[in-house]
Amino acid sequence: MKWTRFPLKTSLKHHKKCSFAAEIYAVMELHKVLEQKVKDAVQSLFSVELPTVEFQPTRKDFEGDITVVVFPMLKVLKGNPVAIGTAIGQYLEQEVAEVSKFNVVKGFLNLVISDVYYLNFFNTISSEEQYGYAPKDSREAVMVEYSSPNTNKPLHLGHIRNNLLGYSVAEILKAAGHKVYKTQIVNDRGIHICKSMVAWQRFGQGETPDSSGIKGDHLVGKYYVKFEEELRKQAKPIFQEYIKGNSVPPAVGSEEIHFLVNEIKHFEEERHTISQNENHEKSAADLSKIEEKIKENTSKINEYARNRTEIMSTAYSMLRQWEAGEEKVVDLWKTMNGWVYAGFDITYKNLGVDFDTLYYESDTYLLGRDVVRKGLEQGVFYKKDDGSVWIDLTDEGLDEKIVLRADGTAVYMTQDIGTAIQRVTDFTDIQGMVYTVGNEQDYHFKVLFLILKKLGYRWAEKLYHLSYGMVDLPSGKMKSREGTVVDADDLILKMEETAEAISQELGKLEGYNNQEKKTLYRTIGLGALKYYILKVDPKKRILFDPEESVDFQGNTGPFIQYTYARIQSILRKAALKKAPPEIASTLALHEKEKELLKFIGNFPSKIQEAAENYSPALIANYVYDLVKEFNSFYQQVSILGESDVAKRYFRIALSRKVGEVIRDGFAVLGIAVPDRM
RNA sequence: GGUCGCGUAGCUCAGCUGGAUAGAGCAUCUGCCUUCUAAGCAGACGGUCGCAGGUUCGAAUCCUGCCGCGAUCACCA
Repeated sequence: MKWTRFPLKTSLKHHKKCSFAAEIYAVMELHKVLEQKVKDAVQSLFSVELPTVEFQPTRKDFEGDITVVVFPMLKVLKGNPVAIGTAIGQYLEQEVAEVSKFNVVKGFLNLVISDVYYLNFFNTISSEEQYGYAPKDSREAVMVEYSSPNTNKPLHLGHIRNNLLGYSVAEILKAAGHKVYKTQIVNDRGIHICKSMVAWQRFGQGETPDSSGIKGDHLVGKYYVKFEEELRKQAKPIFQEYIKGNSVPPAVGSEEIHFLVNEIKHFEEERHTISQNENHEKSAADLSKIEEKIKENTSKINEYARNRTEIMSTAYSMLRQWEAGEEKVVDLWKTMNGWVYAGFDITYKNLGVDFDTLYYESDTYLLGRDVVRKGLEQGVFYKKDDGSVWIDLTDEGLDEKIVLRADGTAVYMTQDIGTAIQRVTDFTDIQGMVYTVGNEQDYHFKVLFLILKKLGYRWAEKLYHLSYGMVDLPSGKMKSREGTVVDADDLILKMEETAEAISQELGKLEGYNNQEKKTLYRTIGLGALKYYILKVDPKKRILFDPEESVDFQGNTGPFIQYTYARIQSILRKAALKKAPPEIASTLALHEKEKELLKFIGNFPSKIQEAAENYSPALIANYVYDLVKEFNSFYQQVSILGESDVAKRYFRIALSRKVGEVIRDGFAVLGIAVPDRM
């Protein structure tokens, strides 16, 4: 047996080294019971009616389980907070069975709740199968959209965050009682897939996933990169001509190019002047602004150059052929998309996410136009002179937004309007939708939801954009064009390998066969990754450093999984010992046991809270706190070694319940828990 | 420039529908493996909660202004 210390981390580079029924709401119910009692107390002591009572958990440094804040009462009740608190405390201690003691600190009335209350609570929930989850399908149906990838390249770390968030929120909503449909809209048409198709035709020499042994999505991605390489090659000379000020005929937009080039010259002069200037503080800020503008103009010019290349126009003509339904192109499109789907399926399976229904953009991109026409009649939209259709949202503090082009073709917004309506038509019980999409589309969804409301759809009131921040690398944004992406499949593999390395180092898996070990490494590796991503507030951007990266110690997935495994170990051993069939309600609770019961009591309301806030992070942090408390209990209190059978049995049962809450809490995060590790 | 989001310990984050002395993990340092798995436990160190005002019994939390970072302001998706 080794007692080695080593950093439990994974690194891409150095990884080798290293019930809804009232009684379930125990605590909530405690609030309710106490709230009425406190009101009664105030009524009988001061003849005043309290509108509300404010509770909070008692801080660790004071004795007590729940605290009544006296200050707010001062609005309806004049007097000294300490005196009022004391009077209420005395009343509660006398009149309320659950309150066994009290103390008052400043305006805080700390109440000690009797052990009997907690034991009774435990007895009511101990045998429940899925304590904390609301009854299945007891609340309205919701559709959750997530993933929605392009079909021209494999999934990357950004998609992983999207997938984990979307899946988890869907599971949380389910646990909170909603019926949930998980879906994605597969972005299977458009210029991006044509790029891969063109490059494959040109450079692929008939290569397939089978012939090359490359996973389908990666193979298609390879040709997307090839396309970009060729494009860059072709665009370079054109760009250089532009920047020199030469127009390359026939250059559509040559006036703008000319303008941009002149502006750059102007900026460069300005830069020169400023750098001569003495006032350094001010000039630094000015300089960076100028640099930014030069960069902006340069990239605009480059965009013109890219659109002037032969390979780009080939891609566009392919897109037109696809839209015209030309058989050869459509066949190739089907074939290559098929490769990508096969690849995605593997990644989704590895990630542990799934979908109930799929939408394809090739089916939906024409939707929405009829609705726009109807909305035009209703006066929601208006037509401009050129025939394009718009909505005016200036009253709402937003802009005007186009919803239909002059030629009658759909834009992104049109599709989304149409798709939303289509979904409600397909699944008539849907009362709301959640869109898991990055925060760069905040504005789009704000407008979309507003439009749907204006069109008068009732379900439009319950649309939610689950917006999340980017996953950035230390080098900046991930760009597939520049090849600076963290590939999803790679990352999953690296996480498994790290889990494997650590497991082997610790060597606790005697008796496991290779298959069992492999499954375990995946469980742990993915647990680390998923927890790492889900524990942070979705709104915040994540900085992912592939070289530093994901811990396996401390506030991590594996730490929590480890605690679960320990509990299972206890239960396996306990099965061999005789235990009494019932828990004595006269038991004196250990402080740690009481703390654990309080945590367990909060689980159902945590689920609800997480659902209301669409926040897996709340669950992650809750489970972490529970686990910390359990480990402290585990360290301080002997479970199997306890000689008093009643106590021992209770501790085993309590541990089992904690294990179940960990399991069910992690389940809504999409994280599995192992029996051993 | 307009709009939206973010800013808490050296680093990564909780706490934000106002409540007691602002909490964790990582990193650094101390202890604890002949007793239920040390991926653990106990402890030390570490903070002008971006800045300045305001609201009140009380502000990390609410309001206003400013600063910094990011996103967005396409007849792209």
